[in-house]
Parts: sequence; C-alpha cells; structure tokens
Amino acid sequence: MKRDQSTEEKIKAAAKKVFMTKGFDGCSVRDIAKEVGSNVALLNYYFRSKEKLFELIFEGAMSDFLQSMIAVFSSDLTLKEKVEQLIDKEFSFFLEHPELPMFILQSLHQNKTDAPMPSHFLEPIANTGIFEQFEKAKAQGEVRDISIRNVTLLLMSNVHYPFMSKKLTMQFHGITAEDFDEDLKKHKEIVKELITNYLFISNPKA
Amino acid sequence: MKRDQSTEEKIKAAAKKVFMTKGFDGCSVRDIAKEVGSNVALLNYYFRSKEKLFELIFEGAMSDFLQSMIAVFSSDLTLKEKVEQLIDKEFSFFLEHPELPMFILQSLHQNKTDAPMPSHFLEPIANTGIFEQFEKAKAQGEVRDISIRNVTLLLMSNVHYPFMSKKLTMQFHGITAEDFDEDLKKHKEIVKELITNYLFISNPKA
DNA sequence: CCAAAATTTAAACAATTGTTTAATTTTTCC
DNA sequence: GGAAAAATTAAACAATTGTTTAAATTTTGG
Repeated sequence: MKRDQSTEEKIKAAAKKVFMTKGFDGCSVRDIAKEVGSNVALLNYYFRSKEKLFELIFEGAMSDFLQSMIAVFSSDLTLKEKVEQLIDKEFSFFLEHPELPMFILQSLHQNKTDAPMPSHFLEPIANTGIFEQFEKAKAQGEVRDISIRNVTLLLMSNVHYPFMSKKLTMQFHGITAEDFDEDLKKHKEIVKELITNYLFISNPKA
Repeated sequence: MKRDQSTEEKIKAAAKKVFMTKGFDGCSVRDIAKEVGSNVALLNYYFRSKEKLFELIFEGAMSDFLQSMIAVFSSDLTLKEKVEQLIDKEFSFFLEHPELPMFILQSLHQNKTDAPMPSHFLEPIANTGIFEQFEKAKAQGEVRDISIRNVTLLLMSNVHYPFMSKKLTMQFHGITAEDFDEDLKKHKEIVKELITNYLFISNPKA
C-alpha cells in the first residue's frame, strides 16, 4: 500500500544534487544516503541500484535540458524571434541550473548512460516544425546557407559552454564568481547579436 | 642512480590515456597499472600516490591546453589575423586531442585540482602583449567595444564546446562519428567568419 | 665480479565500495 | 485493536579501492 510519497522524492532530490555536483563516479551511495539523512538500504529498496537511480536522474536532467527549447520553438514567432527568445530563455534557465550542461555532457562523454537518446525527447522538438521553418527561411534568402546541424552547434556552444567554463574562466582571468556572473549577463546580449547578425541576412532578396 | 627513463614515461603515458578518458574518479590505479602492463606498487614507487600522479597529468594537460594560444599571440600579425590563426590552430590541435577540453573543464568543475592556475601558464600569454594589442585596436575603432573577458569566452565557447559535445550532438541528430567530424570541419570556417564579422568593424573610423 | 643501489614484483593492509539479509518499526485497513 | 503490508534500520557480504611492506630482480659503478 502506498504511503508518504516524500521519501522517494527526497531520495531523488538528494541523488540529483549529489550526482550533479560530483558525477556518477565521484560519489558513493552512502554520500546520497547521508544527504537524505537515511541509510543505503533505503536507496536500494526504492531504486534497486545506484545505476538505476542514476539513469532516472539522468533522464530527468536530459528532459529539463531539452525542455526549454520546445516552448520557444512551438510558438508562432518568426525564426529570428525564436532564436532570440531561445537564447534568452536558455540563459535564464541555466542561470538557475548552472551544473546541468556539464552534467549532461560529462555523463554522455563517459558513457554513463548506454541508451541512445529516447525519441520522446527528440520528437517534440521535430514536431514543432522548427526544422521546416528554418529550411523555408533559407530557401527564401532570409537566412544564410548553413546546415541545421551547424546552427545547432553554434547555439549550443554559445549557450552551454559559458556555464561549463566558470572555474576555468575565473582562474584564467583571476576574477571572482561575482565578476563571472556579471560577465554572463553581458554575454547573453553579445551572443544574441553575434548569432542573429550572422544567421539572418539584413536585406533579403524576396 | 638513474636508469631507463622509459618506465616513468610509460606510466605517465598510460595515466594520461586513462585519466583523460575515464576521469580521476572513473578509474582505479589498477586500471593504469594494467595499461602499463605492470602493477600498482610501481606507480606509487614513481609518483607516491594517485593524486600526485593526477596532478602531474593535469598540469601537463593544462599546459598543452593553453600552449596553442601562445605561439599565435606572440607573432606579429594583425589582431584579425591572430584571431583567425588562433581558431585554425585550436581546431587543428583539438582534432588531435579531442578529449582535452572535456578533461580540463571537468577536472576543474569537480575541483580535482585545488591549486589556482599557476602564473607560469598565464604570464606567457600576458607577455605576448595580446591584451594591449586588443585595447589599442578597440581605441582605434577597429574592434567592437567589448571586454577582453567576453572575447575570451566567445572564442573558448566556439572552439572548445564542439569537441565536448560530440556524443550529445551525435545522439541529438542521430548521426555517426564520421558525420560529426565532417560537421566539425565546416564548423571551423563558420566560427572564423562568425567571430571576425562580429568583432572587427568593416569600416574603421581612423 | 660483486656489493650497493635502484627497480620491479607479489602479497597484504585497512578502508570503502555497491548490494543484500534479516530484523525492526511504522502504516494500512478490516 | 491487530494482523498484514510497507517502510526503515543495522549489520554483514564480497569485491574493489589506494597504499604499504618486504622480498626478489636488475642495474650500477668500483
């Protein structure tokens, strides 16, 4: 019989916190149990194993990671507006979840998850029609001749990397975390202008 | 008395390979010993501990990581030429060491090294006079009004991230490693044009 | 050639790992 | 209220962790 749901949720929250900051290999199940204020047997009682628990956390993180895109893409804005909104929304989102890009890329890099990205993550994005909108804009000369894959890489580079590079950048320039956060704000506007200037042709043919 | 140097070097090479791909937490000293074809006691005989060995590998990696900049900066090219050359050189370099950006950022992110970046890494860069060259170009209206820190972040984002995102991008677009490597080549040219277009003002005042 | 030094090895160390067992407590529900 | 179910705990499990010890081997230098 079902009981207070909060224990399972508390474990998930603790696991998310610990996995996100230390990584799968960087923590023990006892670290997570301590964060919960309980013991290790309870973790396996609810989630069977460290790996299973991680899979769960990772899938949730990946979902969050891609979620912010979908809302923007499925609106009925122009392509340029969508790009600008995407950059805005992603920066806002990652300001609240700054560890997410590193967690996702690191976990994938070290094959901490074997499964390919489930289609339920990707289909919603494809279903927004964003790819068709882009191809159309390209055909009409509004947008530079560039593949959607390269556009994606451009956007991800400029949106994800700043949040992954905090420690490196702070050390590199000898600045504080506060300095860096200031830079980040400015950087959002720079990236917006940088990318829209590049992608969108100012005087379209048609 | 000194003897065949190759053992120490073989251990370092093996450690570099294993640490780079699996990370500090993701491997055991026995993984490294197996890669060497020896046993764990030998590792500690030469390097005292896993941590000490890692510090050594990390410092070497950081040195490589920053090295490619210095050669370009200390040449006597124009700023625009330097930026273009930097992007070219970094892409070439990371094509041969694609795991390096992830290794550096990941290690810093998880505080696998406590020491701040030693000045012998940073001083050579400052000594090239690149910062002064940039400020001068800015004052003369050749370059957009943007801080050097934001420029650095732009460059690093667009040069490092592509190599860190291979797995994510492959899964996201459902493409092969060969497809991705093709994209990378195209991406280098895109990044070059993207950044120079943005930074350098086409019709300088002076 | 041979002792001393340096290198390499196998084995053991205590601590920590993920997981399981079995007992105990708490909740559920008639 | 009390038996059944669910939740929680402490303890133990074997395996793996980083490190050390001590013995064996190889190299060095007179």
